[in-house]
Amino acid sequence: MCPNQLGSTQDRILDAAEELFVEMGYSATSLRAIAQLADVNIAATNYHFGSKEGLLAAVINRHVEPVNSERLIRLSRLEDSKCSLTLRSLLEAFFYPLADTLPNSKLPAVMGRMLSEPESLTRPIMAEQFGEVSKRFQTALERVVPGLAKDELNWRFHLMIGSMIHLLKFPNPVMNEQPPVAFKDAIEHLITFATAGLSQEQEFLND
Amino acid sequence: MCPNQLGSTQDRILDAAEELFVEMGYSATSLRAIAQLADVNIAATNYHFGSKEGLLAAVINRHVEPVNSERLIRLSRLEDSKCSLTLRSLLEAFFYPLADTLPNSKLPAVMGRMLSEPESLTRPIMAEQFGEVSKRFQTALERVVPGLAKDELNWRFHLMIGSMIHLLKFPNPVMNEQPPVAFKDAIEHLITFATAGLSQEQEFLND
DNA sequence: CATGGCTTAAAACAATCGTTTGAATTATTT
DNA sequence: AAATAATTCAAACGATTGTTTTAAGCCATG
Repeated sequence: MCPNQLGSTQDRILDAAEELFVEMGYSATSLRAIAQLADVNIAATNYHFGSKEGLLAAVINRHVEPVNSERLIRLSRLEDSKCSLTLRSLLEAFFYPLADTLPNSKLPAVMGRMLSEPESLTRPIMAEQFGEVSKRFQTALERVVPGLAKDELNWRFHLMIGSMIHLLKFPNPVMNEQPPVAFKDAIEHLITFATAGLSQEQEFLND
Repeated sequence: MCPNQLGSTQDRILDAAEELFVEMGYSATSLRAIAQLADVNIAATNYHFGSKEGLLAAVINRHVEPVNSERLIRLSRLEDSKCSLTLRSLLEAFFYPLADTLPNSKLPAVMGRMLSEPESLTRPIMAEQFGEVSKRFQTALERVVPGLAKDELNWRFHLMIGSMIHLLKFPNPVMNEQPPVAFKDAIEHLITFATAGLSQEQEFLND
């Protein structure tokens, strides 16, 4: 509604950009709309971020970097611990950092939208951010679900990521529910759901 | 590569549109690029579909309508059958219609991209198409998973839809895998994964 | 052949796009 | 205070956007 006047110019641009990106998508959002919402000059975006794509990368990285750092920290902590690694603790290390932000954080919506943009747009940015994380967690997963063929594990991990992305975009299972659920609750359900899906015995597949 | 010259003007436009929508997204695709790929005049799109949004709706409905019709047919068949309804058979009625198309169908990619577009764009189109399907399947689900609280069921259904959308966009669990997996195989894994997640006892949630 | 309705054609519409320029302003350093 | 760097500004750049217009082509039925 009223323009955001707090914070530095760069932060105001980032805040406005992520708000409009979430609502309309990257391509449908104009730099002029961002500049107007942020109450900055139209040239400020290119000055501070080089291009619209540079702004997109900044919007993504501002949220992804701390989350993925925290993921790696928690994974290392788990691996160094004397307790044996469990599937649930591994999934917690992967998912809790998504919820460990301010309660009204825009992180879920931003990441959900960014992970829904066409690959051609976000591929280079995401590849750099998620390379180490997905590699280390996938090998840890193999250790914790030993009875599973490797490509079967790949399938289930793939499906779990789908649930995660969907939850980022829609934290409420019932649309437009009021009040909106806390994102931590959503993550709890995701972990429960994924634990069941991932740990299922391979031969025992029919109901 | 070379422009599509087969079929009517409308079909050529639809084919070109869905190809570009999948690759670049709706907003980043121009009507001129569509017209060029379809080898039709720039004015043909507005003549046949009224507007770019009308074209979007046509692209969506061409795939969604037959899938959702088939879903309802299969559900009715299940409900009329003497055999007792099982979770797996219900999920099969829901998911198999996605895979029951030509093996090289663009349906998964198109639906995956459309379900990833910003809601503000597709909401009115999708709401009309999915209203009856989601209602009838959700009530059927309640009968088949009787031990589950209703909002717990909503959560798990929600997470399953996320896995489905992700699979539509990326049928291969490992990116760029060659040859690409048959979409039927992907659906099998989805059903297995979702059956485990949905049928899990409510109290027994820790690993 | 002529008529009328559907379809295609080229061209232009106003609007908006991302980006750049160069001067004005502010902040920082010497 | 003077000089240098960093930032903001209004204005414009050329290109592209979805859409409309108007005329030409097509192809059936009279």
